[in-house]
Amino acid sequence: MNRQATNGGHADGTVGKALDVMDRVAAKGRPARFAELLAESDHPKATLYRLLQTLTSQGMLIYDETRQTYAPGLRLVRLAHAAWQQSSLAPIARPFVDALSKQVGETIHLAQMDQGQVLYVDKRNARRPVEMFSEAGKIGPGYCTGVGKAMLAFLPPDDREKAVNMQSFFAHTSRTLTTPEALTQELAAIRAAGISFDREEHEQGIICIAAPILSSARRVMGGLSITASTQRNTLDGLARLRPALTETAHKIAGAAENWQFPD
Amino acid sequence: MNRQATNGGHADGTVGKALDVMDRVAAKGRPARFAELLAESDHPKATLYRLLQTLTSQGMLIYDETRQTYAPGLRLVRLAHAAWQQSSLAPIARPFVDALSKQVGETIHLAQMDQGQVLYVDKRNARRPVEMFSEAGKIGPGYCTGVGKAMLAFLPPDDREKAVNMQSFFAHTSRTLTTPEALTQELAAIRAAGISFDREEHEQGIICIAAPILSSARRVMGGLSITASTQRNTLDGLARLRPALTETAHKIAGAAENWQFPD
DNA sequence: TCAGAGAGTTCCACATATTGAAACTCAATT
DNA sequence: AATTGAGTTTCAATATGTGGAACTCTCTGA
Repeated sequence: MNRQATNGGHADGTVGKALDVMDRVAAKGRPARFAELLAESDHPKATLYRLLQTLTSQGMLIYDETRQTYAPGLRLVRLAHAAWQQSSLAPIARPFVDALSKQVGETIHLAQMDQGQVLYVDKRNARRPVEMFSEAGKIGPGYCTGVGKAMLAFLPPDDREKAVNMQSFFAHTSRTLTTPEALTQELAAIRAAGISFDREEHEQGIICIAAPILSSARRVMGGLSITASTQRNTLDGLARLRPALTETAHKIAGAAENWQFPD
Repeated sequence: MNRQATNGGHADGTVGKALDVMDRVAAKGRPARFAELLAESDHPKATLYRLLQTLTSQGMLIYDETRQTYAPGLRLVRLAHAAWQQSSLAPIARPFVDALSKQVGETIHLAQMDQGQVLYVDKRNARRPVEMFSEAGKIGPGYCTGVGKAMLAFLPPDDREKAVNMQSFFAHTSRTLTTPEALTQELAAIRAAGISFDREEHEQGIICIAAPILSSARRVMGGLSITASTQRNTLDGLARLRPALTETAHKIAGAAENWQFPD
């Protein structure tokens, strides 16, 4: 057997299998029955059964006896709190994101790359107060969002190619880029421009301008975007926010690089 | 070997051990070195090493090569999003919590029990906008918080006793209850009153009134609290909010029981 | 009322993944 | 050059996990 180095694919060891199952349950988006999971899984009945039992006994899953369904457990929420605090840009970026939010008055997203997808780690909404986990922790596609493209564009060539091929292209709107070639070309343009736009590629009527957050060594640390609806703003209007956006991105990068956990 | 039935203690199987390690890393609250973890762990060097490798390759941990430290990984944030949405009361309770927040204008906490501790799943802050994960996902002690005591009080006797003995009593303030006996007595009083108070037991100057969220079968689903500082309010003042608090708790319970995931 | 189907659970001989003492590498000290 | 300590690798022993098959329920329909 081989042992995956950087993950991306799946399953090394029992732990890997168990976590695969976790992912599957989480991905369902609602409590799942044993049979459902069995159908999608390539594990034999008994194996899957035992994995579910183990995960449940560990609090990683919650089993609803009356409905006979499995759902992700609260232990995850606990663990994620630590992850968000320690490993995401959000805590460090907060003051800068706050400031940007106040300044531009539009919706702000702070995101990081996770397995070729966009993982939103923080958000400021123009109107309603922050929407907790329902936004932080949410994932989005890499190929048709502003932050996604901004981050992909500045990945090292190999990683970028790998990530591009990991995308599962779907035409959310008529403007969505739906081929690796189109995306690759767009990414080159973004690299040249230093900034990316979402021209209603993900959702009709939603546009955004996004910038990568790059370390001094030009490593992609995350992405930052300003989103608006076509009713309230235009691409040109967003383009005018570019200085504020990139400046904030730089500040975040600087803060993140200098950050050391207090001894 | 035995196989733990309901968790609470630890480690069944390899998966259990791996998750133990996860917990340890998360608990450190900052990136941890191998040696640190080794010192605290009762696994031999090589074993711990492999577990860390597996977890890292799975994205459950992030390894910082230059500093040689492990931290919880972003994969957790993703999984937790699903957990929070599906298994916590927060999404269902949101409208009610919003309404209560608007009505009373003080800080609101929505919490659930997790391994004898209080896990905050949502929060509304009177002044500043919500503080994201830094609050949702945070854990607190069960024996000296309003929500903690409210939930403990209404647990079935056996579970309650177990939970009481799971508390690691520490005198945060001069008013903290520091013995199982004192707590048990307080819980009886709370059960009689139907409501609990935190009389600066956890933090000097912070008081709160809390109610359990009970299913129609009287199972504890969670807890809801209104918090204030002694500068802004008094216990009597909070006591006047009791109707609003309990009514909201009832509404949440009702909504949660009727909730079905759409087919 | 009873056969049949489907979901969930248990069993156990077998195979593999996990174990951990010990040996090793690679700095940083002394 | 010798020493120490952190981190990494090896490998035989074996504890753990595997999965086909058999079993138990609980429905469903004749």
